[in-house]
Amino acid sequence: MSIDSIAGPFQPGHNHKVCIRDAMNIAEQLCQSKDLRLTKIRKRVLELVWTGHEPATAYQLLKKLRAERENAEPPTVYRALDFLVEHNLVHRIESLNAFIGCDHPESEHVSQFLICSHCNQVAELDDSVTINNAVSEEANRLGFRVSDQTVEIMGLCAACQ
Amino acid sequence: MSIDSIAGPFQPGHNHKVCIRDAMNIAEQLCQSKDLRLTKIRKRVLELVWTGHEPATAYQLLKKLRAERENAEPPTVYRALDFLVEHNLVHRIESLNAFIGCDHPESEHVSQFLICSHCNQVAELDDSVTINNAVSEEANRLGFRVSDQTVEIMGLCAACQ
DNA sequence: GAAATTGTGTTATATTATAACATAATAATT
DNA sequence: AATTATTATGTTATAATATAACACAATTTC
Ligand SMILES: [Zn+2]
Ligand SMILES: [Zn+2]
Ligand SMILES: [Zn+2]
Ligand SMILES: [Zn+2]
Repeated sequence: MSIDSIAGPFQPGHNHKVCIRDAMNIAEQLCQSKDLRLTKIRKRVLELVWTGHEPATAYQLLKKLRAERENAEPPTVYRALDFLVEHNLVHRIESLNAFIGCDHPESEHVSQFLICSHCNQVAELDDSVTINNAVSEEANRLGFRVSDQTVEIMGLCAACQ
Repeated sequence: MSIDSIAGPFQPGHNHKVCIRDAMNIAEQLCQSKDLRLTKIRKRVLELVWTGHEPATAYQLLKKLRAERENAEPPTVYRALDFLVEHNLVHRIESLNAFIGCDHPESEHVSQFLICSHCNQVAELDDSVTINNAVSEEANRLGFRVSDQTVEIMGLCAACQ
C-alpha cells in the first residue's frame, strides 16, 4: 500500500486525488453491478461532493453545478442527492444540513462521523462495532428496535488541537 | 416511588402530568440557582415543548404561542429556544429539526435519544456511559478530541413493534 | 436616577427543502 | 421498429426552517 492510498482526511499523507479517483471508480462499479443509473447529473454531483472532505450543502453544490449547467435548479441537486444518499454513495450530516461522500458504499453500514469544528473536515468511522454495540445495548434495555442511527461527533482533529 | 413518578415515554405507567410539573419545577429551581431569567415567554415555550414527548418544531411552537400572544414572530420562539437549549432545559434533535424537553437539565450531560418512527415519541438516554465510552474509544484512535455529540437512534419503541 | 445590560417587538430576508406538472430519455414489450 | 411503460429531468412555484438588523422596553448595576 503506497502512501498515496492512505484514506481519510485525518490521516497523514492523505492524497485527495486518490480519494476522488477511487470514489468515482467505486461508484461506477457499484451502479453497474446493481443496475443503477449513474446519470451525468448524478455523477457530476458526486464529483462535486468529493471536492473535499468538508461537507457540502445542497445550495453550495447547486452553485457549482450552475457554473456548468445554467438551468440547474434546487430539484436538480436534491434529486441527485436523493439518489446518492439512497445508495450510500453520499451521506447526509444532520447537524450540518450537508452532504459528504462515502468511501465504502458497497458495504452495508450505518454512518458515524467525526467532525472537526476548526478545519471542518469530516471523517467517517468504519461502522464502529464498538459504538454499534453500545447503541444496541442501550436500545435493548428499553426494548427498542433500532432501524437507523445518527452519530455525529464534534470536536477537534489531531492537526487542529 | 409511586407509579406516577415513572419517567419517560416508553415506561409503562408513565404519567405525563407529572413530567410537566417536575420539568417546570426543576426549571424554576435551576434558573433561580444559576441566576438565569426564566421570563414569561421562555417559561411558556418550555411548557409548550413539554406538551408531550414528541419533539416540537419551532413553527409548531410559534403557532401555539400565537394563540395567546398575537404578536409572536419567529424570533420570539427562536430566542426562547436558544436560551432553553443553552441551559439544557431543551435539546435540539438534529435529524428532525425539532426540540424536546430535558428532564435533568441540572446535571451536565450530552444528549442521546431513542426516536420511535411510529409513535414519534422520543426518550432521552441517561447520558449513557456505554455509548460515551465507545465514542471516546473511536475518537482516541484517531487522536480526535470530542467536544460534543449528536446521537439519535431511530427505530420502534417496545409498544410499537 | 443614570448608565449598562438584557430581553422583546418588528420587519425583512436568508437558507433549506419539496410539490406539482410538463417534457425528455431510457427500458421493456409487442 | 413501433408502442408502451418507466424513470429522469426541466421548470415554476412555494413550503419550511432560521437569522439579521434595528428600535424599544425592561431589568440590573452603579
Ligand atoms: Zn481525500
Ligand atoms: Zn458510509
Ligand atoms: Zn411524559
Ligand atoms: Zn438532557
